[in-house]
Amino acid sequence: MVVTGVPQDKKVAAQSVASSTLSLLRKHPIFRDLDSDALEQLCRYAKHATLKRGAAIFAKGDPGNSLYAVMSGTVKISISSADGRSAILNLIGAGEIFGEIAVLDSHARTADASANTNCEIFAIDRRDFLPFVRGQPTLAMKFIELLCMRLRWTSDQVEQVILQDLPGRLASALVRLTDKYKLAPGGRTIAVTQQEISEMVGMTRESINKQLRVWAGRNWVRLEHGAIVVLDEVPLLALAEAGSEDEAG
Amino acid sequence: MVVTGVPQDKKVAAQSVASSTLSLLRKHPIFRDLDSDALEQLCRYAKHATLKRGAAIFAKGDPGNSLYAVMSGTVKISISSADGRSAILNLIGAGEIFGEIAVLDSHARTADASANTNCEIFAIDRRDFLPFVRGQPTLAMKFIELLCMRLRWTSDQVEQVILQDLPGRLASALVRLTDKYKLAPGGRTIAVTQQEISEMVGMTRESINKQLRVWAGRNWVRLEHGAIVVLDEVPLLALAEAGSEDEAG
DNA sequence: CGACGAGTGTGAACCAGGTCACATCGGCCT
DNA sequence: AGGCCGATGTGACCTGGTTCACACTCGTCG
Repeated sequence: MVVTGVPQDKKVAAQSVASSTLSLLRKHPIFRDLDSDALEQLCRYAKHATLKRGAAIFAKGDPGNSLYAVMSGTVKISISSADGRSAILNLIGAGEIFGEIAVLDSHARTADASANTNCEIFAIDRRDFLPFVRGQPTLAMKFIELLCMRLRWTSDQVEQVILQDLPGRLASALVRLTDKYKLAPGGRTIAVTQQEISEMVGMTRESINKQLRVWAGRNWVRLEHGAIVVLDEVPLLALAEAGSEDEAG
Repeated sequence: MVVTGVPQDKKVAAQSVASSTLSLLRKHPIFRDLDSDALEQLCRYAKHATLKRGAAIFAKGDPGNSLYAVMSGTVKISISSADGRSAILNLIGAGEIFGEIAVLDSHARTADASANTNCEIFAIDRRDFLPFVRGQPTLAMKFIELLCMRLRWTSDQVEQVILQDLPGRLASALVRLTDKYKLAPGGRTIAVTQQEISEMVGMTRESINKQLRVWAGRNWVRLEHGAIVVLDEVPLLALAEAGSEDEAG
């Protein structure tokens, strides 16, 4: 539906944008092995955009015309049903790319994407990108690896959702998020609201809150406003591993 | 764990095996565009095996050393939890390939695979296969498409499981299966037990049975032993589309 | 043929998690 | 300093789906 898309009107110094794009690409695992010429060409394709929290980037069913990379902020990949319930499939942070599936196979988008916080992204058009990939076989192999990673993440989700109960799923989600937001060890703070977590694990905010409070009582986590601090990863890992486990303690 | 693997001891006329492998590969969307030389080389890599129903092919966590293709029968891709519950992620039929993820990214298998019926498969070792792919850029692009397809299938599953209730999920599963087992129109017979379906949608056999009976009463489906015949796809499609829907009828 | 095992059909009791309906808290904006 | 609004905390009730415990019906194999 509404593709807020990438506004073209930014007259910001093209030079600085291009160079920051370049340095982002250089750091990205997918692109960093490309030679400088190729990278610079890619940068010329990149269109830059700044989005306000909540802005739609694309919607499920849209034709997938662009590949995106996040420069700052986070982007939410989600789906929603007719009756308003929605589920978050993934959060994409700075330095990561998203929207690759529809670009690579030229079919419709499989989910919605929107700005989860204010953020800067850039977009590369499929018409520029696909020929570029075809000319760079090692890049194609990198994309194969990326897709495999995504597939692992997604089938992991299926596994969680089908086989685990609330504590197990919540623990898995927390572990996954601490891995992702990997910070200094000892005080891992995950900047996510309980509402968001509930949508990631597919359960209600209320249930999540109750479980989190239990764990807070055991000093496994500390709850802050808009964030969760994992104090003791060990029991959470145990819960996440077990197919579904008791809460005896 | 137990990798029944590909027994080497078959002394069956290598010639006929090789030629049937070749003709299978030629029909497969992934391989059919390769030139004859490449295909023949691939066939030389292929190791042939015959498996009895229930035989394990690989297990979650194993190193993924082979890519497989099914020549006849069906292979079940599933996961199971510590407490015995298990979920079927996919059924792979004749002409399809499986086990590509671990081969392509050289990590552990993400799920178990076993023979769902007696079947014939062949295996290609990663050490033969990966260099081969790297030398065939168009093949790499084909694999990108395959992985995208898998990703679509899998995230579809996540969506179903999180957003839909029993009728919705069951309807989706039936629709997906009729698409897959695509037969002559009008009397689509899906050769799956209710137990299997229940494991695909992540609910109990009992619940599935009750729902199916309701639909049988409305002549949407007919139940047979070890099979379900879809008589009227329309209402099922409607249920599958809706995020989750009432059963008023 | 007869019996055994896999698949199917069904009801009663139970329970994890959802729903609803609030109270509270913190941060920010004016 | 006051007023929102988004986020958190919590209880009472409801319910879809599980669990358990069966009877039944096919096929098929000795």
